[in-house]
Amino acid sequence: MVGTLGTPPAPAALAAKVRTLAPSMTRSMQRVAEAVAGDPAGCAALTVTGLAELTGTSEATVVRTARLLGYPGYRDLRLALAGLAAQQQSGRAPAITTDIAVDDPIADVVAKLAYDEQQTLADTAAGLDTVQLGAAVTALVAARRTDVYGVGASGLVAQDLTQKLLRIGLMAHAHSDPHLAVTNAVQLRAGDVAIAITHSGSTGDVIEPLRVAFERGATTVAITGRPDGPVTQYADHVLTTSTARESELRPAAMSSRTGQLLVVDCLFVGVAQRTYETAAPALSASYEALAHRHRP
Amino acid sequence: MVGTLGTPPAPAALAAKVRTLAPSMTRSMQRVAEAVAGDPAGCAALTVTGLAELTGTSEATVVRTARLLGYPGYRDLRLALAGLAAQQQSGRAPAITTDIAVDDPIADVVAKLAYDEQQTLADTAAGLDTVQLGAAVTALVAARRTDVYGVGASGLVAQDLTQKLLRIGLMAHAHSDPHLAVTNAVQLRAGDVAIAITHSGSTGDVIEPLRVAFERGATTVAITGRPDGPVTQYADHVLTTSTARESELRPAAMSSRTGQLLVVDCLFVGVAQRTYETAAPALSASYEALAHRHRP
DNA sequence: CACCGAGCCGAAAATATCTTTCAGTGGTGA
DNA sequence: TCACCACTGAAAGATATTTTCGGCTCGGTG
Repeated sequence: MVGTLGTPPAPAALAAKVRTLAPSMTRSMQRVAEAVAGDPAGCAALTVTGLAELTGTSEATVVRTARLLGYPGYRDLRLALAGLAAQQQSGRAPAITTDIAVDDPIADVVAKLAYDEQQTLADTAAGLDTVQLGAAVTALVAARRTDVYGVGASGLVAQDLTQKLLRIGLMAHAHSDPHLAVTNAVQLRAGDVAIAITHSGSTGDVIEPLRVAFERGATTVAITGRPDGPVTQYADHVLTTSTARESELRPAAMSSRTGQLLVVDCLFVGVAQRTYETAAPALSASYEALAHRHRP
Repeated sequence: MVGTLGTPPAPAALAAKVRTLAPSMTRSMQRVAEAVAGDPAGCAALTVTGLAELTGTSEATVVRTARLLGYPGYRDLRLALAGLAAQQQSGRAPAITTDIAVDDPIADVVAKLAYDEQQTLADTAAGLDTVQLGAAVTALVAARRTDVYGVGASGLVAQDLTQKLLRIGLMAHAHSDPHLAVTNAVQLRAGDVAIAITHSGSTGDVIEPLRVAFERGATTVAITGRPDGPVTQYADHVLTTSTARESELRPAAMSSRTGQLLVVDCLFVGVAQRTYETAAPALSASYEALAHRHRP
C-alpha cells in the first residue's frame, strides 16, 4: 500500500494535511512541507529545482512530498498552491497564534484555546472525505447493530456517538473495555458496523476489536488523526480528523477530541437525515421525556 | 521578444481581458482564449498539448495566446487559472446561513456543523467571565477534592474534565448518578470544589448535589448556558457557555457540548499553569505510560 | 565494535512538458 | 497569375518534472 490514498487533491485543507501527515514524514520531507504550508504563494512561483534548493533538499524529495500530500506530482501540488494563494489573497488576514505559555493571563488562554479549537474544526471539515463519510452513514443506517470502540479521551467521544445514535433508534454500544470490546466484536457479522476512534491510529486496544469485526465481515470505520496508521488496515472507511499543534500544556487528547466530535456529529446528522421519518419523532420524544426533570 | 506589455499577470480579471483583447486575436487564438475564460478550472488541468487538442489548435498558438494575455508563457497562465478556479470555488455561497435540512448533501452538513461549532466557540470565548474563571481555577488548585456533576451529554463533559484533572494529580470525581452525587456531596467541606454542568441550568439531578455541596461550605461552580437559571442559585462562580441555534436535526446536546468543553479546557489549562511544577511531569508521565499501548 | 539491513536521500538519467523555430497554407491585392 | 503577408502547426530545442539507482546514515545485532 502506498503512503496515502483516498486523499483527493485537497484545495484548502493543505496546512491541515501537512500537520496530520507530518509525523509520517522524514526530516527532509518535513522541511519541504513546512515551506509549502508556510508560504503557498511563494512556493507556487518556484520550480521543483527552486523549491529543492530553497529547502536544501533534492528534487526527488520535493516530488515525494507532493505525492505524500495526495497529489500525483509536484506539478499538481503547485497548481493547488496557486489556488490556495489566490484564496488567501482574497480572503482575510491570517491570525497568528503563539503557544500557550505558563505565565499567560487567563484571558489569553481562553482566546488561544478557542482559536485553536476553531482551527481544528475548520481543518477537519476541510479535510474530511465526504464520500467516506457518506458511505459510513449508509452503513450505519442499514446496520443491525453498531459497536463503537474508544479508550481514554476517545472513549468519551465513543460514548457521545452512542448516546446520539441510541436517541434515534439505532442499536449502538460503546466499549472502553478492550476485553469486552473484542468479545462483543465476535458477535458482529456482515452488515453490522464497527467504529474505532483513536487519535494516534495505533491504539492496540481499539485496533484489536476492529480487526475482529473486520474479519467477521462487519463494515468497519476508523476515525483517526493518522490516516496512515495501523488502524486503517482494518477499516473499510477512514474518516480523518485534523488537529492543532500540541504542546506541553495542550496535550493531544484535547485538540483531537474537538475534531473527533465534529466527525461524530456529522455521522449523527447524516443518519438522522436518512432516517428522518423515525428519527424526528424519536428526538422530540426523548426531549419530552426529559422535560419533567427540569425545574421551573 | 514580448508581444504585449504593460499587462501584469492579472489574477481575477481574466475574462475581462479576454474580451478586451479578443478583437486583436486571430481566429485560433480566440478559440483558446474562449476556452480558458469559459472553464478556468478545466483548462488548469490541461497541458499545452491538451489545451491545443481541445481547441483544435497547436501548442504554439496556445503559448501565443498566453503571451497575449500578459503571461510569460503557458505555465504561468496555467497557475493563474488555478488561482482563479480556486477563487471561484470559494466564492460560492457558503450556504451556511440556513439551517440543516433533511435533504442537504453531506458536504453541506459538514460545513454547517463546523461553522456552527466554530461560532459556538467564538461566542463562548467572548462571553466567558475571566474573573470567574480565574476564581474557579484558584479554588480547584487549592481543593482537597473536586466533584463534578453532569447527566446526559453534560455527563461526558464532566468525565472529560475529571480525566484531565486526574492526569495532573488533582482528586476529581465525576458523578452521573444523582443519588451517588448527593451522597458524595455530603462529604464535601469548605475548600473543596463542586462543579455542576448543565446546559439548561435547570437540571434537578445536577442542581441537587450542587446545593448540598454549597450548603456544606464547598466552593461551587456552575457551567451553564443559562446564567439566570436555578443552578446559579447555589453557585459561587458561574461560567456561561453560549450555544448556536438548535433545530430538529441539531439537538441542544450537540451545540452545548462544544462550549462546555471549551470552558473545561480553560479550567484545565488554568490549573495546569498554576501547578506547573507538578502538572508538567505528571502529563509527560501519563504520556509515557501510554506509549507502550501503541503499535509501532 | 564490526556488521548488517532498512529506510532515507540526492545525483543523474529518462521522460514529460513547454517554448521556439521554421516552413507550409491560404487569403489578398496588384 | 503572382508576390506578399499574416496565420498556423509540426517538429526541433530548451526546461521542468519524474524516475532510477547507488551511496549514506542510523539503529539494531552478533
